[in-house]
Amino acid sequence: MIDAAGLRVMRAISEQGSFTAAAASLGYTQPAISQMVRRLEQRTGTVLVERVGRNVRLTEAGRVLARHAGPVLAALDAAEEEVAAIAGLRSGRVRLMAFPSASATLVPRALSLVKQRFPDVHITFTEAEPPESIAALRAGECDLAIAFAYEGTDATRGEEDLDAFVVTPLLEDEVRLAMPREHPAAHEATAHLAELAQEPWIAGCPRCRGHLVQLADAAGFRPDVAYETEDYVAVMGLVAEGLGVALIPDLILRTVHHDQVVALPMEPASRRTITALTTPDLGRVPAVRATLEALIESAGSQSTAPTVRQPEPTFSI
Amino acid sequence: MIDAAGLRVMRAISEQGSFTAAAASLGYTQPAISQMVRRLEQRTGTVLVERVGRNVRLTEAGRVLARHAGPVLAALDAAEEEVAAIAGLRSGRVRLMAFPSASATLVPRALSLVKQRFPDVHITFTEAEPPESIAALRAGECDLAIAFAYEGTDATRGEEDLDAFVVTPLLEDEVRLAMPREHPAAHEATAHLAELAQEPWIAGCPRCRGHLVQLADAAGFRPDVAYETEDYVAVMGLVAEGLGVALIPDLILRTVHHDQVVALPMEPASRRTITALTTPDLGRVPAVRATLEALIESAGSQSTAPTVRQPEPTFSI
DNA sequence: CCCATCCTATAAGCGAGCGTTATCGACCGC
DNA sequence: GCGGTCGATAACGCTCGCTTATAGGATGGG
Repeated sequence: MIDAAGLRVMRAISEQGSFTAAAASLGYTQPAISQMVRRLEQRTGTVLVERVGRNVRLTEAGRVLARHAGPVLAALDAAEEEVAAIAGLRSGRVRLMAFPSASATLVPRALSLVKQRFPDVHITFTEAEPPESIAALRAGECDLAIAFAYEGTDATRGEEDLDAFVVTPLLEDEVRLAMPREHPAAHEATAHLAELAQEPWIAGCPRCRGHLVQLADAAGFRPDVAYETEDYVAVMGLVAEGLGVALIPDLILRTVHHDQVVALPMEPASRRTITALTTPDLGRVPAVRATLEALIESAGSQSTAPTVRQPEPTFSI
Repeated sequence: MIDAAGLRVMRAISEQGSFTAAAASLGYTQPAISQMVRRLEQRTGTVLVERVGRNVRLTEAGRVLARHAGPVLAALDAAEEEVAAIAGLRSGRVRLMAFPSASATLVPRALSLVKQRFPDVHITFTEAEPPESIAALRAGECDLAIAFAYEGTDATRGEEDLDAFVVTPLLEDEVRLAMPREHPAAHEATAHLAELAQEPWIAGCPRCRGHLVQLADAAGFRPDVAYETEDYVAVMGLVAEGLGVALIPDLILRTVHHDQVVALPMEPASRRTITALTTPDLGRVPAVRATLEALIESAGSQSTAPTVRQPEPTFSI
C-alpha cells in the first residue's frame, strides 16, 4: 500500500519545503510530486500536506511518513549495497570442496590468487572426496566442488549424474606407477602394468582402488591389494620400504617426494581429469566465478599434459 | 532501484521454499514471482535464486535481500499503522487556541466530548486572543482557533483576511450591559446604552474596547474608559464596587457571577459571533474535524440565541 | 519404466500506475 | 499592479508488472 518511493517523496517535501524543490531534488517534475502526494493521500485516507499560500507544510500524518523515510530508505540502501558488494566482488562467500591431492596443489594457489585480487571474498574450504562434494553441491552446502574422473572410466559411472552441473576441466593428471628404487623395473623409461601383476599393491581411496582394479583387469590380472590408505605420504612410505607398488597421480608427486621411490610413466598410459563442478546458477555468482577462474589459472600453470581449457561460457542474466 | 515489493517477494521465497508457494502466500500467481525475481536479478546484476530441480534455493545475495525484508517491511507497516491511527482517530494531536471566555465554557465541554469519544486523540490547548490565534493558525502552530467577531463589525476588518480559512459559526453570544445593583437603570428590563453615556466605563480586551467605542459612537457619545482589564472577574469586581459599567458577553456571565452586579439586555442589541477557524486542509484531518464537531455540539447545548449551525461540508480527498 | 504431478520458464496481452508536457490559477514581492 | 513562482489539473504515453495460457523439466509412485 505504501512504498519506499512515497516515503522518499514525503521526506523530500519535508526537507525542501516545497513540491517544486522536492521534485528538483529527486529528479522529477513538479506535477509528479503533486500527483504522488495526492495518491498517497487517497491511499491513506488522510491529509498529508497542508497547502498554505504558495508553500506547503506537512500535517501530523505527513510528518509521520517523512519521519519513517529515513530508516526505511537507509535499510533499502544497505540491502542494495550488500548485494552490490557481492556482485562487485567486494564481498561474498564461496564454499569450496576438493579432494585431498587437489587441496595440496591446485587449491592453495587459487585461494591465494583470489585473495590477492578480491581481498574481501571469503572462501571456505572443505576437503572431501568427489562423491561427498558432489552431494554437498546438490544439497546446497557447497558452491564449487573439485572432482576427478579417471580416463576411460565412464564419466557418469551411474554413481553420479552430472547433467545438472557445469563441469569445467582443470587439469589432465597423468597416473604414474610408483615402485621402490631397487625394483628391477625402476630403471626403465616406462613401466608396464602387466609386469607388476605379481606385486603386492597399495591402493588409495575407493575410487582409486576401483581404477586400479579396472586397469589391472584390462591388463589381465587381479591385483593383490595389500594395503589401503588415502594418505599418499603413507603410500610413499610403504612403497619405499618395498612393501608394494602403487598408482600415484602426477599431481601428488609434486608435493610428496621420497628418495627411495621411483614413479614412472605407465604403459598403457592412464590419466585422470580433474574438474571443477558447480551449478549453472552458482556459476554466475561473481565470487564463485572468480574462484573458478583462479582455479583454471592455477591448473594451467602446473599442467603436465596440455590443459583442456574450455573458454568461459558467457552468461547473460 | 530495489523496492519493498522485491524484498517481500524474496522473503516469501525464502520462507516458502518455492515460487509457487511464495506466490500463493502473497496472493500472486506463480509467473508473477518468476518475473519479479528475474527483474531483481537484472537490476542487481546478480543471481539471487538457485534453481535446483523443481525447487529453488536462495543464493547468498538472495539471502541478503530476504534478511533485509523483515526490518524494512516492519518499518513500512509501522508507518502505515501510525498514519492509519491518525486517520482512524486512534491517535492524533490537535493544537487548539481559544480566547479566554471560550476557554471557560465552550472548550472544556468539547475537550471532554472528544476525550470520551476518542481517548487517544490528544488536544493541546492554548489561550489566545483572536489576532494571535489566527496568526498561529497561519503560521502552522495551531490547528483550530476559536475567535469571535462583533456583529456589525466588518468580519474582515482589514486586520485579518479570513478567506484562507474555513470559518464555522459556533455561537451567537449576546452582549449585555453590566452595572451595579444600585444603579438607577438596574431595575429596568433592558438597558439603553445612551443613558449610560456619562458613566465611567470598564473595557476588556482591545477588540472589546473597540467594539464599545463603536457602539458608543453610534449612540452619540465617547465613553470615558476608566479601567481596562482582560480579566472578567476583575471587571465584575470593579462594576460591583460602582466604579463603572461594562459590556459583558453573555457567555461570560454563565461562569462569572457577582451579587452586586446586574447584567441587562442592551438596547440597541449587540451580539458577537463565536467562530471556529481552521484551514481547508486541516479541516479534513480527522482529529481536527472531531474536535470541531465537539465544539459545535458544545456550543449547541449552551446557545442563547439559536445557533447558526451550518451543515458540515463533506470533503472528498 | 512410464506416467501423473508438481515445479519453473516463457509468451502474449492488457490495465494501471506513474511519469511527462502544457496550461491555468493563486499568491507574493517588487 | 505586475511579473515571477508555486501548486493543481488535464492530456498523453510509456513502461512496469500482473494475468492467462502453455511448454519444459524434475520427481515420485504404481
